[in-house]
Amino acid sequence: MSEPGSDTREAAETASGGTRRPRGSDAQVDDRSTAARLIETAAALFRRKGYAASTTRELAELLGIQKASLYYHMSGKDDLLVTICHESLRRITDQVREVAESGPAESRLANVIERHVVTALHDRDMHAVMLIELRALPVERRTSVIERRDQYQHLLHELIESEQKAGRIRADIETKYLTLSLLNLLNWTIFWFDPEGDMAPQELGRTLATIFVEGARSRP
Amino acid sequence: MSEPGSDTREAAETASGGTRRPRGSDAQVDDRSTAARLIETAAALFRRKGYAASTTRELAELLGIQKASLYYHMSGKDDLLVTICHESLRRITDQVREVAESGPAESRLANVIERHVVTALHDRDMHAVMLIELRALPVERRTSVIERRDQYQHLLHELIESEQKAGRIRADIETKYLTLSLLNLLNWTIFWFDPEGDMAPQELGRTLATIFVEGARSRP
DNA sequence: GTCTATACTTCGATAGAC
DNA sequence: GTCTATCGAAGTATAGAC
Repeated sequence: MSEPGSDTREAAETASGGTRRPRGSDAQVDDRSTAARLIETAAALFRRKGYAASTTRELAELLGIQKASLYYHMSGKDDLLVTICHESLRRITDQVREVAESGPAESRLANVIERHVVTALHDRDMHAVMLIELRALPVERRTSVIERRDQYQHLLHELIESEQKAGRIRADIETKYLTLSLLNLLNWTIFWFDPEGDMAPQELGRTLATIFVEGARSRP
Repeated sequence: MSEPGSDTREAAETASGGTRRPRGSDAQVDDRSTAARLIETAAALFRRKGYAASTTRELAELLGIQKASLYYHMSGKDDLLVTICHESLRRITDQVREVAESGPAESRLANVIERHVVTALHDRDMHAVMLIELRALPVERRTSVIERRDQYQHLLHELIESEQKAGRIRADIETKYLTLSLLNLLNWTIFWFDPEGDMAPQELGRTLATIFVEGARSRP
């Protein structure tokens, strides 16, 4: 399995001109260029404080530059948010589509759920901001993000529908509500998942897949 | 079943002194006193725009008063948020505990899920704000809310654990993760539920209970 | 219980030098 | 690509009259 999003990170590094600031002994510091760190830093800040409560001042400080310098890399604060949303949706769509179209049909749904969880948690900050901060966007800029989000959800809807037709998923609940239930099960995870905790993303993905497909009831 | 929260609304009305402003033909307007409308109006605003992006100006406008007049009813903006969080948790805890302690043990979990959904959607704005805007609270004021939230979640944890011991819920997944999965299934609902839609809260509650307990798999 | 007026702070963004 | 300096707008909250 290719690591989700690693391509983009490298692309940003290359595109930025690769300005590196050697720092001697301080090995902990992220020495990638400002352009390369901007989106990730903004996503982490937005997730922690919320978009509206995050200030360009704090973002600049986290990046180690003056706030005026931010505007060389972005056109405005909401530009960052749009970029985060689109990038997050691009990544998860790519990743999930990959497994949705391969392997034995019987295991596709479980594989999709697992891949979704792994990808969403790999891009945790970006993904959370995309899910929660959409309302902070001016309406004009919101629609393009909503379109891509609906497009992704449509992918899940289609998969569940085909599973219903194949008789593997119950047909007594509308596809729409099965899809929404699955999204419930997946999306709230970003609020509590702890990377330092005792369950790895992949294992959590399998657990959620089990609960969605088989339920919580004990069986002989 | 008693209607969740209706008691509080009446209490607020009474406590405010019951100032009523007759308005002639305009029957659509909420003519309860400012004090009675404040929390609900604030919750609706906070949910739509987010706490940080909501201004006292807009809140005052929605209430039909000047922004300075708000401070007769509250000590500050974050005072409103604390009140909303506590009230929302008080209501759902009361409602859910009621069904968690009555009726046949076999149907308690499903009843709890249904009651949770009905209550959370009845108090939709307050409940959503409580779930999402906690991070907007100054840390000192956050802890008391977190305590009550954890207390509520503990109630669900205990119920699931007892169901596991009774052999009705699978024991091969830790109680902790079964509880978190259930909270996933419940909490994200506030992001998409449409009161004008084709599924009533109670029916949705039963559907989510079915998916959690039985899963999505079709069975003979 | 609501008003007008305003104090004080912080925000996003720009101008222009280096 | 980053800096210093600053602008204008918008925020929360308070003072004091009615």
